[in-house]
Amino acid sequence: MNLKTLAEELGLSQTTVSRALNGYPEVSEATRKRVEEAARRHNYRPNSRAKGLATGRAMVIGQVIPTSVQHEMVNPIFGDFVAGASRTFASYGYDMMFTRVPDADEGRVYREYHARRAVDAVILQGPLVEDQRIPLLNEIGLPFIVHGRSTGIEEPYAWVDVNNKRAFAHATQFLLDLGHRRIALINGLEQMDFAQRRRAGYESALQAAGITPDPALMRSDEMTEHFGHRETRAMLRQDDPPTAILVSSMITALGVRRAIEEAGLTMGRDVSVITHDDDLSYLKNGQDVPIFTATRSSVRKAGEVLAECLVARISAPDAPPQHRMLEAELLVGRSTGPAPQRT
Amino acid sequence: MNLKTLAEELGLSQTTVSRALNGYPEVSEATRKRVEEAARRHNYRPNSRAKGLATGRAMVIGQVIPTSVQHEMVNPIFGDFVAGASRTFASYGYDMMFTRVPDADEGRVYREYHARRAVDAVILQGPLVEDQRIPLLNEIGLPFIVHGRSTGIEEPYAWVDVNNKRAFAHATQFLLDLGHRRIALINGLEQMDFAQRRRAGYESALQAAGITPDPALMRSDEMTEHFGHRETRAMLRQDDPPTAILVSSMITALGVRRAIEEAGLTMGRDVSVITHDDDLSYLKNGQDVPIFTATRSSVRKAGEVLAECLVARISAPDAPPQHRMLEAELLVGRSTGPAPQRT
DNA sequence: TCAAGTTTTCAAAGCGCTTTGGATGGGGCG
DNA sequence: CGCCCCATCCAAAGCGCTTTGAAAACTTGA
Repeated sequence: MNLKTLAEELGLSQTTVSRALNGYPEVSEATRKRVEEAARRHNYRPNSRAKGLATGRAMVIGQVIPTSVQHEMVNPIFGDFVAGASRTFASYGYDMMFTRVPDADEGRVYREYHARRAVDAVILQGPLVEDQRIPLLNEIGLPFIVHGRSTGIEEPYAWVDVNNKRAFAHATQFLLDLGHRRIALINGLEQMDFAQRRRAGYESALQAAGITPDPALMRSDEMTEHFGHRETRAMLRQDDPPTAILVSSMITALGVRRAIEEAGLTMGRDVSVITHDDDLSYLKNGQDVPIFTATRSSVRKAGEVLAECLVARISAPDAPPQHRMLEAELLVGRSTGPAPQRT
Repeated sequence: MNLKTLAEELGLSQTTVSRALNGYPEVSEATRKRVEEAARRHNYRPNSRAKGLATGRAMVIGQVIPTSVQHEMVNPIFGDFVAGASRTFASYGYDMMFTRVPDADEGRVYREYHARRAVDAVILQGPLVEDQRIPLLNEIGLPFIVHGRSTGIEEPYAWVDVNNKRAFAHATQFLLDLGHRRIALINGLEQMDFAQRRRAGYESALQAAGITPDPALMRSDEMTEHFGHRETRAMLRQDDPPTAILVSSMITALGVRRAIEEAGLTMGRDVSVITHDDDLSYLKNGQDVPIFTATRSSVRKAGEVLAECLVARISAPDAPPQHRMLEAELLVGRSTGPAPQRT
């Protein structure tokens, strides 16, 4: 069923039927009702591509699947983020489209997206420090929004980000208040912008308390369970081991906990742990009482907010790029406690 | 830059340029070279929607984001699966499109996909027992392939699945060989087809060994870390606790391990654990030696295979639906050992 | 009753591509 | 030399929609 046959069946012109369906005023209420009824009866939906061709809008948002720089690791937040964004986009009639390519080809994909007019805008995930994709997208002229920010990029761009610095400063302060002085940081890869900001928050809180950050207590790598386990084990064997650990992801925190327990210690008593928690649907931080004390910020929510911003950006491309800062809440669970007394 | 201007610039007709670019034979090699060179110089790419409209093919694969029935949980395998599938699809020129809707609306989405001609085919994730989406898609006439299978659906459909039954029978047999007799199963939701098959494998191996499956040792729910922890703790407190546990997901297995260690027991010595491992990129089962003994089957690989099958299906829609069975390998790690002697 | 104004409807162009059904020109062959 | 054939290339139709500019139908007021 297409417009033409629908119009013929109704004894109307395509023009009128199209207008009736798209809510234009120059069609009487009576015929609009009649048209809508017929459209429903035949389960008519305008052909996406024909509509897109005629309107010049794809009604599609593009996204390159975020894989980590080193091991092609798919970012575990991907699913939940998309779930959040997709709902909002759907409510505006947008579909989401994905492509996965080796990192080096990402620019090519954007150029192609634009040349093919395949998407109206794109979402940029996992920004690095001085991420060159941002100037590239600005140059291409493809509307976009960044999930995160990029330190060192001066030109304007739209973004939605969690206040990572404040969250980690807050978490560090919380540990300091509990009397901890040896606080470790198990962070994501240093080139990731969020990792920089979290470290900045951590260091600034330490320094404000008169503590010089100790490089021996700071680790960064791909945020796997194994990484958390490996580094925690190593640090607990040091001469002056940490009494508290700040972790950048729940998955890594699971490894941290494992190493703590393997060492015969108790999390929350011998070693305190605070993790960042993206509130992933399949990795809930406990049911009632949270297991981990955490800086929590729902990545699904971030997806919703970001989608909202991007839709606004598409409809007003010449307005200055907007941004939204999301605050993480500090959720006190059972993984933190007063610093143990030195023996 | 579009076909028309490109053709004008070359002093050729649109026909010739189009044919040159699409590899048709009725154009001389000389002009083809000239056209290709010009296209490259102008970074010309045919407009997706115009091309789709003209050819009648969308070159897009649709997928409804799999969320669990109960808590809107996004399936953690989603990211890796898509990463695998996307690569293959991209090599054939297909894009992937996603929509997330409440479960009840999934049928509506498929009808709409088809009516709008938005996609050429869809991927069905997380099939249930007697999954009604299969007859629905067959009725609509939208080509599709199932990631998994659906017991009780007699009509033909294409699928790619892991041999879950054999994998779990194998794992159970391995535990039996180690002398275990009290073997528990911590499984996914019963309505999921894969959960049924895994249980069937588990039960058949037990029965072959003359053991009657004990309902007190079988649990099923959403596969979260919390679930693994909760049920393991409960079972270990039973009168006749299991000496081995079969788990349906790595994430759940992390919870199982936590409960074992909390109980003051050692995994692999006091309680053996075998988990199914989808080989998720962010949840590696150890680096060198696997932590968990596991039935491993890469879901990313499954995505690649499935994409290949779906592309074949699209190009030969009238051929009988094909399927591919993937075998999981049993990977022996440190989480299994001989059954402890009864005291 | 008729001109002017207002609604309502329509024909046709256009979006950018593919593809059908020629047209054109050069080469081979008798 | 004339004919046919093949290799090239092209004009135009068509994919299904939106939208412009105009026509038809209906109201209104004098």
